[in-house]
Amino acid sequence: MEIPERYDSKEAEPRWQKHWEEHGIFKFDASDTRRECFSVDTPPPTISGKVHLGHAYSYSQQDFIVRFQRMLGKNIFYPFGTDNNGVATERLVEKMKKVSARNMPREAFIQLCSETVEKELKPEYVQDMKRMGMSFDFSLFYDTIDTHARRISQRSFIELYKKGREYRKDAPAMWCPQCRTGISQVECEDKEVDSFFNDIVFKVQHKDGRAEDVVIATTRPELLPACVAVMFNPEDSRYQKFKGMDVAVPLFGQTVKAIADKRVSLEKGTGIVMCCTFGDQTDMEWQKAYALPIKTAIGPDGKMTSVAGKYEGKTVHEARKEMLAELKAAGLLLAQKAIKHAVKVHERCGTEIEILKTKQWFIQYLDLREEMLEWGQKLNWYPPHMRHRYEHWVNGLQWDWMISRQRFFGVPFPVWYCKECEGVILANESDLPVDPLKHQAPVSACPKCGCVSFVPESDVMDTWATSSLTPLISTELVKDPEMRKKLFPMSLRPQAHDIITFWLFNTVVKSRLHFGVNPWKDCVISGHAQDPHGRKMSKSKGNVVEPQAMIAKYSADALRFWAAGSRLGEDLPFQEKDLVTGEKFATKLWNAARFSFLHLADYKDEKMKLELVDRWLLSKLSRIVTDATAHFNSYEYSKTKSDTEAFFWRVFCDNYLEMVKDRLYNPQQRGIEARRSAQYGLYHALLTVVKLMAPITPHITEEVYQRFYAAHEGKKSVHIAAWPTAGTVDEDAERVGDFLLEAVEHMRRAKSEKKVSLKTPVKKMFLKGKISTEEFSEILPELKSVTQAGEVEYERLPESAETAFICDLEL
RNA sequence: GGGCUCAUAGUUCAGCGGCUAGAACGUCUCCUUUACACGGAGAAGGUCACCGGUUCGAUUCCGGUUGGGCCCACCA
Repeated sequence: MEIPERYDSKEAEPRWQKHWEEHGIFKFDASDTRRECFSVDTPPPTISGKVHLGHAYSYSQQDFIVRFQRMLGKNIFYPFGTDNNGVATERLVEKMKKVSARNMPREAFIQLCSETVEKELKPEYVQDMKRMGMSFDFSLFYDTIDTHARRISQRSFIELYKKGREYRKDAPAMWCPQCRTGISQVECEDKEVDSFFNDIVFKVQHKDGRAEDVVIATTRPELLPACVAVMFNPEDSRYQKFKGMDVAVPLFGQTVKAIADKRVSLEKGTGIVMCCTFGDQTDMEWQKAYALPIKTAIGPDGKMTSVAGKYEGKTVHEARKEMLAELKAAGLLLAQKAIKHAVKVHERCGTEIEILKTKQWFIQYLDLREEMLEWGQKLNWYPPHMRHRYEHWVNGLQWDWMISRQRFFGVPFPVWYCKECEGVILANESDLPVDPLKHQAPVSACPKCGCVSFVPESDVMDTWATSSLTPLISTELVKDPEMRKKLFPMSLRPQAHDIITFWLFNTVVKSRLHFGVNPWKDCVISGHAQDPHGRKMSKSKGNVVEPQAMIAKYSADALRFWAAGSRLGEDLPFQEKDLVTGEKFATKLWNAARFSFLHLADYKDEKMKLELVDRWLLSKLSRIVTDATAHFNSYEYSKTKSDTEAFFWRVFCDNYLEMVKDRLYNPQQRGIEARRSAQYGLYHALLTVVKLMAPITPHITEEVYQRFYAAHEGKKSVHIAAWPTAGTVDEDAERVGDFLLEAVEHMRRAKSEKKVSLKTPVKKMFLKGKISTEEFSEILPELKSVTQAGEVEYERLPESAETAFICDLEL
């Protein structure tokens, strides 16, 4: 058998990827309703250019699991989706094409986004995924903005509306005055700014008509016209006397109540604070808790409204400056203290966000907190502690789920409003997907008031409103309803820990609201790839590593081998040197295979009585198979990898191969049966190692499998070969074989200390141990050939002896 | 501020109520040996973060402290 000396991963990996694709190795069989299915709710990545190392890390980990399940013989449903819905794509396209969504026709911008995604971003991204060796069935493909996903997303909206779970109302929401849209938390970032604490005098009005000054510190004096209350901590002895009193706001003169609330810090500022609608999150909570009026001083364009009186039309900064001047002139500005503090800005444009009352759509779920906790408990979490993050999030929920955005490239709400009564008119389900801006409402007159003109909803849904439907979007790619029942609820949700509160939580909520069941049985939470110092990789820090470059320099197998090196859920710092280990593993496997195949050319798979050393090896291997299978079943791929690697390197290569050489090379002395027994051990041990490692390093294992085993085993790929089953554990063989190993190691140490070659013959060897003389005779030929010993003497020690191994050597 | 998590060799990680605490990479010494020098054999390298507790015995279990990381909240 001609086998090249070197394994060239750069040539081999793309070749096998092509082979898998051409032979449909990863294809889901939609017609096979008898086989057990394993359905995976794949995370659809946002395509913002290339695959990131963080993706390579966590996607590799889910691929280990899927490949293992495939080898168990299951019908694997492993679709691939992308999430190009929403502001992330808009931002990228604006940057790439140097356009601004606000300055071009809506339709043209949407078109540009679609085309850029389809023609420029997606092909490269998919190629990256394939190059990593991902075993997706790429024929099961979706995008959260495609027609299929839009239809399902709109259908979900309509169903939840009909269930009474959705409402539209004026509510405070974060708003970017620059981009003029409501935005979500994920779209904000903190920015350190220089500012001032301004000590401003308010007047407390006592019952007897007396007025008392109270000093309130604020960084945002322009919100004085929006002040609706002043707050202090109930524990604060300085202000308790003011409780329930009226307070006059300077410059604008409105009278507000003084309210005690424990959310006020005793230390910050002067300990008494103004509540404005709305300066921050706490203001929203207070407004709601005390049913305070809402006074909107800042408009959607970032300018002061008529509430600000003569300041109307001025910008926030102009108004701030002018009000401070006026306060100072009136002697109401006591002091200004320079501070640095963090403000929330829109990550896209750096504009400070405002909280404005706008009309938004919400999914009502705050009433379901107890149920949410139960749903979380019914999921199988791997690792289990990840459930705490879900629970922590649920316990901290303050608001219903806001799903509308004033953006463009998203799924439209399938809704029109009656011009007269503002009644909601829903699209017909059979017409989905619709765009109300382009399509007519499905009724000719409002069913409530008979009005015949309608206003289309121009908002789009937030991306999470759609991506929380991936179990539906993916399983509905399958047409057969019987098969769909086998796929949903899905077997597995793999994802990283940072989006438990977003994607995982939202998906559970939607599935429960629609179907009353959890969307999956198990969820596997992976960690993050970090930079070499254990910090998060991010473009702004400039510490991002591109997996494509690493694959080109090393191999996909090397990258995957690295990704298999940490415990499930743990973050792993990336150091380039760690990729060398995976490369070395592939080389070692290649060379071990070359040796094995050289001696297996005449191999026949027949049952026979095995020699002790072979039984020793296969018994050790049986233990590895048992453990590896158990670990993989609980998604602990890293343990499978480390156990298998240790067995392969330490036991199989370093020792077993040395022990069988004499029998393989010299059948004339050792006998043909002895050689055949060694062949049996070689064949099965190597094949088992190849299979155990196949999910982790799919390319080198495929190469080895195809070079020899495919012809014997009759499978088109190792990845659809049967996962190994454990053989018998032979404790006697292990005991005797371990004694042999101890003797060999003793000899090696002695030769190394004497700084001589391992080939140097041993003149005499005196051994004492607890194995029987018959047992010793079974390992004597191996002992002699491996150690190059001439004369060997053995003495059996009594069971009561303190040591079980004594060895003297004469070199 | 809250939640979770981690702390073991120079580095990245395993591990375990009791052996001499392991692996890989790195360092040093030796060995061309018929699968592999992209290799092999061997060595050096650890107060298992710190302080208490439980225990015959703790690196391991419990409590606390310190430090790192991620997420969430706050930021008048």
